[in-house]
Amino acid sequence: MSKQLTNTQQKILDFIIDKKAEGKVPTLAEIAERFGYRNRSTVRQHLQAIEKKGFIKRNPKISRGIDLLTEDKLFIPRPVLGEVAAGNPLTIYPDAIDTVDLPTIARMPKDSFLLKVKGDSLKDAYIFTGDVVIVNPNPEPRNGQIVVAVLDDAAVVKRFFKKRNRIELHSENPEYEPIVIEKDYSGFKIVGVVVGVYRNMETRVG
Amino acid sequence: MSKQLTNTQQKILDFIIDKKAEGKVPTLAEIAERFGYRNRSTVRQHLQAIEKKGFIKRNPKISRGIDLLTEDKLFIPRPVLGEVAAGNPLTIYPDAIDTVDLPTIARMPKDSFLLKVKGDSLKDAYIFTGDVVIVNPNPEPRNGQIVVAVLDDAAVVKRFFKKRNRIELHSENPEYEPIVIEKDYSGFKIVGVVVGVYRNMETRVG
DNA sequence: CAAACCACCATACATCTGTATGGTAAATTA
DNA sequence: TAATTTACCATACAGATGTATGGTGGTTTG
Repeated sequence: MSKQLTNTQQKILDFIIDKKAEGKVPTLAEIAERFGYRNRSTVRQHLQAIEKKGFIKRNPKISRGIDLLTEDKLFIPRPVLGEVAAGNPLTIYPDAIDTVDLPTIARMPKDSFLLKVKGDSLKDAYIFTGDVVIVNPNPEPRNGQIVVAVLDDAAVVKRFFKKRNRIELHSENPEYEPIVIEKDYSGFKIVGVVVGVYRNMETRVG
Repeated sequence: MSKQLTNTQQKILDFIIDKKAEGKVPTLAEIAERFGYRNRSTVRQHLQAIEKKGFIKRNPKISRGIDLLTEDKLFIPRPVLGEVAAGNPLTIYPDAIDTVDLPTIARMPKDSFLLKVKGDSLKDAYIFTGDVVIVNPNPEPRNGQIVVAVLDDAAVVKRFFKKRNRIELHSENPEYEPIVIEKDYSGFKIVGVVVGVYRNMETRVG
């Protein structure tokens, strides 16, 4: 059985996981710099310990050759910037304290952010309470994309269509009439494009 | 405006994207080896062209310092191994031809695979047609996890509970009675644990 | 046709990267 | 108390890595 990591080892592993989440793998030197070590050997010895305990797998002789093995770390906490509940104002957490466990698989697209869905008002788009929408800030959404927008201080999550002189926001549910925004209406602002919806099944224990 | 990539440049970029999706970044040498070049300079010149056209950003002097910029490539195709439609047999595609566009953000956890959901028979778990479930093969699911299992050749996606002498599969919908499997029943096999559900909002154009 | 681009090659080189080895000091454990 | 583990240091080195420079041959394009 793999033993427990020491405090220092855990911090180093967390750093590697964070880097991996950015699509990067740190070198020994980069890890050493991060923790103020003057020497790569120190890092190397820590990595050897971490590997011995079964949390990573290193490719010898290959630079940045660190693979994560740890099943326990399948999830990394990601900051959630706020909440959307269609109709209500868009809540942005002042300090982004709340986090959601995204799979380690989930490397956020650059500059995109997460919003937690509250309430079932988006259920006609098959989005439910507790779901996390991945939002890519984009000043120019393409037609047909689902966007998060603010309309007169109320948050909406709708499908975006740009017509000649106006913008239309369609609901997934055809029974609802589209919202029509005339061009240059100042109370309207696109927050971003909903890239996807992720629902974590492991932590939602029934 | 960034120009079009040439055929060769596109292939190299695709290779980098694939590697990034594995949580790795290739070196010039690795790219050269992949394409049969005898020289890293060839790769370097291609990368310079790709960077000039605005698809990547390179960190000079830093090994494996390639960042993807391309918004068009926010998604990478991932093989889908099969389909789940609760009640029906688990369909595994013989050649895994079908693919789903996962966000570039999505680095699959090791050994996990994707199953496409077909039919609305899982809607009591808020999973719908077109959704992709991320399955982590795991011989020992923990209580309360949602699992994909095969029971008498039919696929089920249920919440898993292990009792003393039996296994219970609960539906999200409390109206449905749990399925009870006595220990050592041979017609039952766990396929894996559902780690999460991802729904791509961009490609599903209404 | 000349100029530009494309797709490759070879050689040379400074720096980065991981490794090897040996040492110090403190805390923990047997 | 002795042995082990943890956490750091320094120096040295081979090979990996990105870069610089210059060359060949083919294809587009003005």
